[in-house]
Amino acid sequence: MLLVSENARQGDPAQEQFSISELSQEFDVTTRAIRFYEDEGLLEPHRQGRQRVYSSRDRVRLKLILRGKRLGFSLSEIGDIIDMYDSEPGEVGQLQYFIEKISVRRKTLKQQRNDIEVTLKELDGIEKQCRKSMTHLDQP
Amino acid sequence: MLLVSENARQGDPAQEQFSISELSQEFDVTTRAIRFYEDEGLLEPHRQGRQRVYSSRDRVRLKLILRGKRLGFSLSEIGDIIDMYDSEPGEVGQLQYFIEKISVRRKTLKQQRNDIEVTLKELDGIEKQCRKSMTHLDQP
DNA sequence: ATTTCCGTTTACGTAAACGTCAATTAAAGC
DNA sequence: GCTTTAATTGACGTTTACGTAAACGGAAAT
Repeated sequence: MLLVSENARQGDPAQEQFSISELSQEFDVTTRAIRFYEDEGLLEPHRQGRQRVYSSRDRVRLKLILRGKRLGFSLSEIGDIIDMYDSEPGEVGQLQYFIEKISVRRKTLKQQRNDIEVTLKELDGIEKQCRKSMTHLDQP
Repeated sequence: MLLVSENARQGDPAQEQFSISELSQEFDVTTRAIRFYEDEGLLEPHRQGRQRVYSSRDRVRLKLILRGKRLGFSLSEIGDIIDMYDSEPGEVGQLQYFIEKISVRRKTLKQQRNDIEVTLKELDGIEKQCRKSMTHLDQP
């Protein structure tokens, strides 16, 4: 009998397996949400009987989903994005279409990045005003 | 009679006035949305009789609302943010609270900015792969 | 005068993204 | 064997952010 840590689902690191609750805890999302992402076609884990078994590829996809959410994209947009990541397109037309999509996505992201820079600077200004007001109130 | 451009609501640039449809067109949002933001307490334009009249301050607030939306914030979050911009807090406690809020907001924004950088780089990689595949398909 | 355009109000509808609850099933521990 | 415990499925509920339609009010153009 070999000594393995915690469970026997390791070995080839590319073949790690995860339960829904493990992923739920690691990424701090509810299992309900994870199943919902599956309903929406964003994940399709294997099954051992009825139980879902997630591969490390599934885990990466979940990571991408959550990052997309933090950036304010809808699940269907996220679906499009993820499909860009790991699909193996055969035709040139597909690739052209891909590149256009990438360009659109890039524009949105740059807009967001700009919005963030502006907002961060404004926050600096507001904070300075706050601190100024506070010292005034401290020493009247 | 003076020559004024378009309408007589100009002069002191800080006292410009706007109709709901002007703002709707300028920022490409529906009037319904603008009224909704008012229902949610994010805007409170003056009235001439029953009609809404927006000041340049209202216009700025609308701008902030839309920027917040692009960054994926909910309207209530946006409300909090905007209130930070133009409220005149009196007490030190308020200011402390403010600064904490600013710090939280800053963290979120920096997380988003990081997400964006990562995503942009990944897009670069995907696009390169695409272009590579295309040339391969071009010259078999 | 009446059509035409805004604008307003009220109300109902809806899509997205889950939350919540109930009923099962399966696996694990004692 | 029995009881927790974890996971599944299904159904319904909820919140957010508006869309859409109806019905009315005033002002302007013809």
